[in-house]
Amino acid sequence: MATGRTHRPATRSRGIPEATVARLPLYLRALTALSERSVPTVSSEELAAAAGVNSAKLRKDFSYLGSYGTRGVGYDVEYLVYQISRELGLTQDWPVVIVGIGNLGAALAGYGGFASRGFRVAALIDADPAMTGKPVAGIPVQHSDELEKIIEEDGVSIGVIATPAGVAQQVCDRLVAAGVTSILNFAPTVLSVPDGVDVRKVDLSIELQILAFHEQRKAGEESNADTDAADADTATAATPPAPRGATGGSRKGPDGDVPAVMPA
Amino acid sequence: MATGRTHRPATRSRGIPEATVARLPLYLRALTALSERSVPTVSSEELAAAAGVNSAKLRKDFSYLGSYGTRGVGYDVEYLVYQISRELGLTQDWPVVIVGIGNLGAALAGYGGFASRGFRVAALIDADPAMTGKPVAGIPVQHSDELEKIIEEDGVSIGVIATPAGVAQQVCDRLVAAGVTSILNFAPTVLSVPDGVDVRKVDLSIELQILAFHEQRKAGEESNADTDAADADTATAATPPAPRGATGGSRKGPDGDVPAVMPA
DNA sequence: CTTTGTGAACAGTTTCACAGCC
DNA sequence: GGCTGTGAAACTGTTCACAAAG
Repeated sequence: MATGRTHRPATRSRGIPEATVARLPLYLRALTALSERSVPTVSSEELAAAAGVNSAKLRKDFSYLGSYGTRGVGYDVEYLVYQISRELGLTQDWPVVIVGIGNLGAALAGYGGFASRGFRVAALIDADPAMTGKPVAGIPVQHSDELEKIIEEDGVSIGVIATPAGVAQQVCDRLVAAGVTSILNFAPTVLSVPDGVDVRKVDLSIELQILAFHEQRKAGEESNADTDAADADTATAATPPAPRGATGGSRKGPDGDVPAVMPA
Repeated sequence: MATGRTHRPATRSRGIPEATVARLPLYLRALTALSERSVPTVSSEELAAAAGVNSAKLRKDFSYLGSYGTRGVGYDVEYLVYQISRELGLTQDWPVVIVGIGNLGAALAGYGGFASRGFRVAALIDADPAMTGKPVAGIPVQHSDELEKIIEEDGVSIGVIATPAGVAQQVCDRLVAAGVTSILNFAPTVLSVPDGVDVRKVDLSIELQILAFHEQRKAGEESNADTDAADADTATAATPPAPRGATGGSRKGPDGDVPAVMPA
């Protein structure tokens, strides 16, 4: 296999790096704020500061879209807003369905940022018959029996899953079968989807766990300025001192106290 | 301050790559499920499938933690659960405050995954006096005047911001001043914080915009393998600054006036 | 002068493929 | 035989630094 990959001409025609795509919405937000204040132009430095990135990165990102700046001057705010909106596909309105109208689903339905930028809540769907017809954020909840019909009639291609984890996969399957090709998943589960369907996930507890990791590290550091106790307990690769809980049978942690990571 | 945040690379001591840290919670979740089903061991292949990653990546990730597997056999589930929990700092309970008890804050307060994995809601805080004392998810809301006191007394180091964007930065400043060093931000704003404070953000509209980008691309591809359809140009080097996109109507502009043209 | 746009160096991440151990 | 652990290769993303443009 010489250069394995290369079935797809992905590199050729339209290669905007994923990392750049993920930052475009950030730039767009900063630009929109400037636009509202009628600021006509910005430099990469200013805009970068507003978006929380560094200016070299921003310029590089913009260079993938084309040459939209003016040397010695900066970027035209309105023009950039338009270009980025177009690149992100926000010049059209995307109908979105939200499935699972619990606390979270209701919060999402009422979220302003939704309607404000290219998205429209086409329907709220819940499996509980008691919810049917009840208005949430001004939109009446529909029963999940209607799911396929709604998606087809409205041409919905983006679905938001805010159900309990246990039913997320089946909801996902139904959405995909009905024609949805992009899913935003709030349920704490790994969804499996066919090729060609995009899934992004938002998981509160994962985010908190990542923060806890860094938090713990800070706590450990502060007591030990910078000596940093190299081998406190983490065996660097190649060293086999992994305590390895009592050889064969025991699957307990090495230090007495056994974890018991709670079952829900 | 603008340039304040000096990117914090891996804290130069115990080098677990950030990308690996971000996946540990995923592995932990899959392992916890196996543990509940009393599965004693898993191979990297099985666990990877359950976590939605490939097995080489998983093995590489685990290799940063130490040598916790057994060749020819796999990984001991309980032992790994313990090791990862410890690595993430979940063997202790982290008190968390949620600021901004609107729709979203209430949803977060009631989110089960919170309490279930190493985190404890220490307080719900809102600036609206009408909310004070009202129980949300069984916890009485406290007024934001109490913020500093609560953080100090409970030793809270993680804060969740679920306020409107307009007040997020000041809430953030108060949290940090009171001792919080990790923040999970749900407000659609870039927060600036001093060095040593971690911020993670969750932004619904950014996620949707990223999906829209890919969705648009799919739509363009299906009719035209060549892409580039109505698209102006993606000229690489020198592109004549004659943008003038502005096809009809298009979308809303913050204020009517839309696709500006570059100034001469 | 000021500021963009970008090659080239660097850094981080993923994948490959196989040696080493069970 | 089966499976982990890991160097090395391939890839993706970031930063540097400067020539080119206004």
